[in-house]
Amino acid sequence: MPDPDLETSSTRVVDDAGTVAPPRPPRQRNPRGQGARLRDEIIAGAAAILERTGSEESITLRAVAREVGIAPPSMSRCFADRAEVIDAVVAQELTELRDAMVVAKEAETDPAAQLFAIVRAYHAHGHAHPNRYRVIFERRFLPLWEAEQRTMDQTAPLITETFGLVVATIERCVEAGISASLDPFADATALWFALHGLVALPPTIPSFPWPDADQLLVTCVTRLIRLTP
Amino acid sequence: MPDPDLETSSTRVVDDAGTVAPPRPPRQRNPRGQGARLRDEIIAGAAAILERTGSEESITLRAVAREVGIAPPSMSRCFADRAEVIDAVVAQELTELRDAMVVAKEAETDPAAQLFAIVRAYHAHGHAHPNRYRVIFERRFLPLWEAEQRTMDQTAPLITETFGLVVATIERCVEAGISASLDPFADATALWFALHGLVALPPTIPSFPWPDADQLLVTCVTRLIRLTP
DNA sequence: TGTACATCAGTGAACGCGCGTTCACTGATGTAC
DNA sequence: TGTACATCAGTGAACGCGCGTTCACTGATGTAC
Repeated sequence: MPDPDLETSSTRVVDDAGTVAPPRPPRQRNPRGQGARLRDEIIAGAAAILERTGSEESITLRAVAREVGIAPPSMSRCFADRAEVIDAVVAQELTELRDAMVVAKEAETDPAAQLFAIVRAYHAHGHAHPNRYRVIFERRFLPLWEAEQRTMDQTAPLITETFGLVVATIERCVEAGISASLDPFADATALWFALHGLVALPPTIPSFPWPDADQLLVTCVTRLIRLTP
Repeated sequence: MPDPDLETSSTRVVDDAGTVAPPRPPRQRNPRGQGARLRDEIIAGAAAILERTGSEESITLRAVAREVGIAPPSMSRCFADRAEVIDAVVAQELTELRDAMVVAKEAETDPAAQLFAIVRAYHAHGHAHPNRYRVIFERRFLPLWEAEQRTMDQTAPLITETFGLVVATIERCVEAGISASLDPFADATALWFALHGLVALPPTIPSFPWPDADQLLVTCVTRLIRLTP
């Protein structure tokens, strides 16, 4: 019986839709001293699998190795296990989300416009990449093992920093007299909750008659942050 | 080499924490004509696994069979595949959530009290069973295959019915003059989004300094439904 | 009342698969002398 | 300038495991005659 591992990056590969993908050109190895580049290739490959299949569980070490075009054991050079790969994807996605929000804020000067820009950037990012969004904010762990604690240590600062961006903008709105918020931190939390629902629920229940997303977004920001009209 | 399937319900089983569980008494079969009871046992077993492990992917046919105390092939008597088992768990959880909300509403008469009771029941249910909540509202499917369409056909009516409960209560608040909502459906949606975030985000990011949940809940309801103080 | 048979609620062993992981290896590129 | 050696970026084959699924079966319970 032939070993199934005989499949290499240059053989024909059947993708998830059942169609036959063209044989990928055999990947050329990184130059000497640049072995760390493989790490980025692996993260990109894992993110691509996630975007395509929509399920975190399909990010297996072997699947990512196939995606990148390397042999399975080569994964262990950069990542100790599957969880580390997913951690890296989460960190990257979270960084992209934060950057999008920072860029959106800096494009405006008026505090209210900045707040709407940040919120719209969050929604747009999650709406455009629902599967990537989910890997950030829907990872499931009830028993907090070490591995999950490590994930938190890595992502918590990024989340806190990004959230701080929102709180600071709300505080500017209060100072400018256009928000009646008495507790910007709590109100930012409430807004985050509503935004999370706006991003996460519609893709999960596509048959529901969802109202217009941007109108809901404006409603939530205006009411939860108590913006004066 | 001995076949690993030799493990039966009466052998010692190592659980997810690595400790040795006591041998379960061999399950006695259902009486003649009551073979359909197995279906409920399977759903309960799958829900138990979900609650314990926190991950939907650990609901495998073999794992559920072990949990229930039957042989793996016996699963196919009641369910065609893994997805059907999870569908059944979702339907059951959703039914329980709806029932909790209905009971909470009927315990009150004042429309505002009813609204808060419904919302608190939703939050309490999700907070008490975060893993069960997730299997309802965080199932992931981007490519809508037939299997997922079947799931939607089954759950959509339940969701619509439960959501209608909220909308109707908001309409009663408007009629009673205590809500200034101009669009109860859209406002109920916004409230659902905020509630979903309140239930789903804190367990995912436990290290974040979340404000008090009930206070946030009151804030969201009051502002999003435009309750007059 | 006895007995043959049908039905029902499942078993037990085996299969092929993809997975994570091991182990020894390979072949190109730089470096010491 | 030539050559031996070390390092680096990975391979290739094999393993044991849990999974879903198959196939023929078993043994208790009802039913027909």
